[in-house]
Amino acid sequence: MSNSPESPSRSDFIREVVAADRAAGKHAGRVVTRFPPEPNGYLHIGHAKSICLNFGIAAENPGGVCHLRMDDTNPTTEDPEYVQAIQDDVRWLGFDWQDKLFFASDYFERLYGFAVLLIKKQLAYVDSLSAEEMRRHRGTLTEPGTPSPYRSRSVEENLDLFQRMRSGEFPDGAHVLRAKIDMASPNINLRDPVLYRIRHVAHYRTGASWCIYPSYDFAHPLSDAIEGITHSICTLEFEDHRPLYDWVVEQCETSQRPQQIEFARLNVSFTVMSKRKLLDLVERKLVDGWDDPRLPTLKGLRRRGFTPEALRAFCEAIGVAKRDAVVEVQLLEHFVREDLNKRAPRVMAVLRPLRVVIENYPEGQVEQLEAVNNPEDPSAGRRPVPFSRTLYIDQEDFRENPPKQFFRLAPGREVRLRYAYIITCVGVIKDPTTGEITELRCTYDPDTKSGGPQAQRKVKATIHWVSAPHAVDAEVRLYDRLMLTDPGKIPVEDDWTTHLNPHSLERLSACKVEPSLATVSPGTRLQFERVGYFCADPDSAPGKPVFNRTVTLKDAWARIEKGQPTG
RNA sequence: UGGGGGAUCGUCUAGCGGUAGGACGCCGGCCUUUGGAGCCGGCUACCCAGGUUCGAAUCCUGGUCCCCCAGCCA
Repeated sequence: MSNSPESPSRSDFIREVVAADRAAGKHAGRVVTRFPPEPNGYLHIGHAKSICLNFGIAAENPGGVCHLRMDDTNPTTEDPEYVQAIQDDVRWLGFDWQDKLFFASDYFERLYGFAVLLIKKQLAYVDSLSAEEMRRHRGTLTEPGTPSPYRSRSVEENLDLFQRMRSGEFPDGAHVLRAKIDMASPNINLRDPVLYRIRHVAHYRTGASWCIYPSYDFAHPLSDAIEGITHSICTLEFEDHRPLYDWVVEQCETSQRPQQIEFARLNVSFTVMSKRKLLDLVERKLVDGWDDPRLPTLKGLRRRGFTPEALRAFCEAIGVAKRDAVVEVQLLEHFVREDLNKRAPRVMAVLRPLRVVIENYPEGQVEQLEAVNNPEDPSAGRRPVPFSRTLYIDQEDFRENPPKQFFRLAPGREVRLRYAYIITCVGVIKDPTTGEITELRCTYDPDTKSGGPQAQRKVKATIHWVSAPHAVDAEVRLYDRLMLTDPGKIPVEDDWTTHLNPHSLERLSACKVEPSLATVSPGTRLQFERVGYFCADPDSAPGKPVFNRTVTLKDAWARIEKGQPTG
């Protein structure tokens, strides 16, 4: 039995587990998920998959809820700026955690209590080995580890030492608290993992009240348990942490027993997805910030004009499975085009203007022609567009010596101006010194006006244009996303940024757009006829309109992959 | 090499013993007063080898390849 294309929501293995648990009455039939980012960077398209999954599963199950939890257990990398940005992005994507916003750092006291419990149960001990010594004791993939000489400290000594770790008696690295599990375990995560480390660093939320911080392996399962999470969905690399996750929850005797389920993280071809590398780009000022439209961050995608709807449709389409996968970046852009095609009003914009004079059109005359806002959506209405004797067309739409497949304007040829008349090119004016074409002389046929008697006359092409005296100057940025020249993995080298295609931004500032765009509200998505999808920059200063290109030109992909210019 | 996972069109994904389906992509055609829009058609897949079975992507056995793990990151 195959999924019909109309099937409302797909069924993946995680949803099957959740459904089975509900049917079996596990967790009293509740479904509680969580999205647990560490606030050490901005969210990107990869996080969108996890957000859609966790919030999606909660929404699909009656009474289901999804928590937003900041996994802020490492004070050295975290920042309130990121906490805010994460919330903005999740909301922008269209999800609501209601009052379920949590912070792992709020659990520090309880976590400490659990640690004391483990010590009392002789399941945790204070180790005083150096990091280097501890690494040596851990063994290797094939050799078992050897117990630390401090492994057999008494409960009293451990309790005393741990308390003094907390009170700040010891410098960073002097001691750690470790779980006492099995130094010979074939699973290295079980060779007495570190539960607490000393870090004399102020935490952005708890300030100086703590100088010991719980590790992920300790804090995460317990945070899940504290919040009553039923299904703790995470990525594949945590698969062999699961025995440890279960051990912590079991040994701490929590009333809730969450279940960890792993899925494959999202990779997008040619796209930089690691937070570390994105941070690198931002810090080295290779981009203008986390919201640079060339970045795959949610902020960057938003600024390019990607819609939350398109991103959600994409996440739905890629599915959830356990195999390593690299989704083609074209699939992402497909969903953006599909969405924007339905909703983006069409407007005329000339990126590289070429002046055209209609010789037989009366000097000083102006006509208001009627343009359709969106042929895909009649309810979008119509608008007037002024036509006059002097126009701009795009340089691309004229060739002095047209090649075989070129059907647009050329000397002696005719072409339709969208919503206006059929014109014929009768002359080409060049700069005498450079030989550059500076102006075209044309004539128009008054009977061929849109809706006029000869309106049905066939011409080979329709081009876009703007009236020169009415045109608005605009800045148009043709972005391509910051692409790697390698489809998936970046080779390990000194500087990974040498694998970036540097030709990802072109600003065109002589652009002329139709007068209706003199004022557009920030964030407005538009389709420039014959050119592509654009977004009025949400963050640009008022004044000259600034538009960011939303999706990359289809023909550009091949060049991007080769690291060639795409403009 | 120890442990944990994974292998289905070029890409992602469905399949749960009974005709391998969908989407992206690509190719071809049509249409159009924008198209990168729309319509029509086509393309290509079960990692390998055995076995069980009337019948195997699915079950069994043995291989192969890929990913993850030796942070006081998450």
